Amino acid sequence: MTPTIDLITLRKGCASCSLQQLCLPAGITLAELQELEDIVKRKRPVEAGERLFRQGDPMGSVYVARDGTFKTVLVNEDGEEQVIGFHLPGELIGLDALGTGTHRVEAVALTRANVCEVPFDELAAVASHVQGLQRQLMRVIGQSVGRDQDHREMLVRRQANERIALFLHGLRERLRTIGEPGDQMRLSMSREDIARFLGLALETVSRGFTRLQDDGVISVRGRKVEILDVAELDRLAHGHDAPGERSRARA
Amino acid sequence: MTPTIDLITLRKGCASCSLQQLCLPAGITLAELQELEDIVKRKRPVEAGERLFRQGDPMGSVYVARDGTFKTVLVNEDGEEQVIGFHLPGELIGLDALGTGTHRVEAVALTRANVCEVPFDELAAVASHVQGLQRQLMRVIGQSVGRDQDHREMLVRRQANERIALFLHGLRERLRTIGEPGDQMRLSMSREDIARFLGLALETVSRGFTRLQDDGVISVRGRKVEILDVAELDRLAHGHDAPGERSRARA
DNA sequence: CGAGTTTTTGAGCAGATTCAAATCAAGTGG
DNA sequence: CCACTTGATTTGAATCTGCTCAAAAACTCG
Repeated sequence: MTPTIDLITLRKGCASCSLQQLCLPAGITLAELQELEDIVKRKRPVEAGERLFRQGDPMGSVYVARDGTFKTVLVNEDGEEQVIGFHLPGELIGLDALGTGTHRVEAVALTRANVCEVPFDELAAVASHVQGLQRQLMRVIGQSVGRDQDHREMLVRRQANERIALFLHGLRERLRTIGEPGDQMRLSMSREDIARFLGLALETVSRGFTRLQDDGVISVRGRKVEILDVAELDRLAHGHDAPGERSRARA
Repeated sequence: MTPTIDLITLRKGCASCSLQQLCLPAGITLAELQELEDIVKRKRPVEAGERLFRQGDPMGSVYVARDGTFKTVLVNEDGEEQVIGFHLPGELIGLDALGTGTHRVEAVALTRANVCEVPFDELAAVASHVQGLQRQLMRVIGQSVGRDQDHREMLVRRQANERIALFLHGLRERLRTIGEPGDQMRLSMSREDIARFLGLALETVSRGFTRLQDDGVISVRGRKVEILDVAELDRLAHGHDAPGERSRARA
């Protein structure tokens, strides 16, 4: 539509961000973009292990990673941590405080990452008179709710193998959405994180990966995972058990 | 603050609704309330089993039950239904379509119920120029996200008994929030619904109830449940197993 | 009251957890 | 460059929780 945006704003703003199509600015006009642009802060890179916010912090901003991934975790009274979600570049972080005004979870960087920070008050203010942004904000919130539901769907699956397949499948989808090759990836989260995300024991996750590899669906070496048979992964993810058919054993 | 509202608007509008404090209108002025009032529709009672919307329906409205309860379910490709949530009076229904513009779930009445319907476009329009409503809308959405997370927290608990205790505990809280006596209730959902909500087998739920009764925590008779020992229920819900200490068997 | 549904109870089995140990990957310092 | 440390991942064996199938008991409502 406006092919010269990149030339107009050379500085590394929203307009030049590769995530533009996914992120807040999607679907708003150039003039509106400028307004958003003015309230977005960019901070120095966050190191792995650093937190964007902690449980109980008052809601200040929402964040979007330009690169790098995060996990959000909920530490319960016993000190165990439950992993609520993983956040790839372009996926909003920090919406968890919307309800109470206080963060229910904390956001931890899994890798070094660059993030954009958007003070929520200002965002809401701009959104209230920029139609497109308001709608887009709703949409992004909705997507986040959608991911929550996907997560739940994972947890409700009885079989550990199903959950694991679903996890990998979902990750692949999301990687592809942000333009990464979804079939070869280096996981940024540990087996333990995955386990705590899926509600399984760490060892069960490990066994599940091994099983998938034995069945020829994926190839694993530590955190490097390659998806060899997407169709099969998809099937497994939806609860169709894998009987011998893949190991060429007739019965 | 404005003690005469009820007298001013005698008709059964938002102002006279007992749910006012929980519902959309919370925290907006009388004048603003009027604007909201104008777009709220009230329909004839919905019978048990009827649906407010189905999966795939375009997002039209959000709903709030004035009385009666609903469940939202997600029917997957295999025809199994997963229960996503239960909705008590005052709790918003229909937000699931925010992300895609299409309902991901369907909302089924568990009992006869009276609902208020609010066309979403109009709501958004009003919200965009009524500060208080905009904020309240965000808050309500946030609460809904919060409940989602609570649900997840339930599913991630390994022990069936924990999940069941957490379910009862949460229900009690919510009943009390809407001014019901939370300690004696008549469940509006079947054991099967609960099972599909908790990701357990129906029989496991039944056994769990029985177990809680044997331990003196609750009393169950079909769908009538009485909570006898809140503190203990609370403990159980948070993963503290109940060793013999309650059955007076010393060891 | 009786038919149908819902809930409870029982027995056996399969899958996931736990505990424990082995292996592997990556650094560190000599 | 190698021996050694540390942390992560995989593998093994035993146990136990929750599922399945099946049947009995209780509740609901014409």
